[in-house]
Amino acid sequence: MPEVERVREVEKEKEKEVEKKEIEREEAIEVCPECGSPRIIRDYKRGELVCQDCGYVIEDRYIDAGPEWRAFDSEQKEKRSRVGAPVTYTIHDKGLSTIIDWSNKDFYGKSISIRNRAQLFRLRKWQRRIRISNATERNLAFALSELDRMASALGLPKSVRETAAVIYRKAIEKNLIRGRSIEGVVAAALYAACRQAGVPRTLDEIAQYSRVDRKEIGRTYRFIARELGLKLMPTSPADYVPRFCAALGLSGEVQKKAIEIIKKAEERELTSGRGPTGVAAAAIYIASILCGERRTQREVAEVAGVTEVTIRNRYKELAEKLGIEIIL
DNA sequence: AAGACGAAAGTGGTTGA
DNA sequence: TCAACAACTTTCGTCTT
Repeated sequence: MPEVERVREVEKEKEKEVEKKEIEREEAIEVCPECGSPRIIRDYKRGELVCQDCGYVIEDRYIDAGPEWRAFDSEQKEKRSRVGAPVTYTIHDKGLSTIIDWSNKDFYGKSISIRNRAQLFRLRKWQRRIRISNATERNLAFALSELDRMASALGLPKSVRETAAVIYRKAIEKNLIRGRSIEGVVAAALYAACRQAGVPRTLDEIAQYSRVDRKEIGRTYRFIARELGLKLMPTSPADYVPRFCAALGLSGEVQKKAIEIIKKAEERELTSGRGPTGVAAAAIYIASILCGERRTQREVAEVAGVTEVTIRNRYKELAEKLGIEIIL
């Protein structure tokens, strides 16, 4: 019945939840792309993600995004917590600021005397001024808010935004913005981040929510990708499949089939030189027919952002070369 | 009437001299 | 820098369901 007991209970519950989430996070790591083994370990010393079975290095610049939970004494061990929000690259000062709050209350909830209020007021004023002090910071703050706006409009996850923000910061460091519009670089960074994360958006989609046209974004993207040495493979059509299928309301079965078709096509070099969206659209079209969830060419073309003619060309090519019979 | 098909002409981007 | 070129789009008429 004492209050303290109940508080302890609640805290224990919370801790259990945290642990559960941690385990989930551990298990969420993919399988090895080389041998398919799910036994992947993190080599913290080298910062690598390594397959335990074949030794394949999946990611060589692995960064531990979790809080650093080294405990130096038993109290810390129990608490396992740190103060403040996690560091983020999507806020111009990396979210590190502690701000002086506007309520004129002190730590104990008592109101502050009139004389001290004046001082606090001045402190707040200067904090505001220092936070965004010069032109560079103002630009960065603007760029990052723009980035956030676009990412929200495109429905991109937080991880992609972080990546994009990191790319943008690198671009600034290397003085790549000079002579280019901030918006253009932001859009390009976002595009690059999407591709890196394997959730590609087309240039058209990005351009739709940006004030810069597609051509400009493409140019800027190529430029910064070259200058920053971003290793970006050409996009696989398979990366588009989940999103297009979802937009068409197709089942997982169709998705699987479509990806299967794309894999076969890639083996026979049917995808090189072709627009990935077109190939993805054709594969989905075929898969939808094979699985009895037929969508019209028009519908598929709509979500994939290509024309029906392209789908026709691609799907005839695929059907012929892969020997897939289509009964209508 | 809607969807699928194919031909023909036009467009934007890459490549090689 | 320019022409050649392949992929892709637009447009339109015809055929199928």
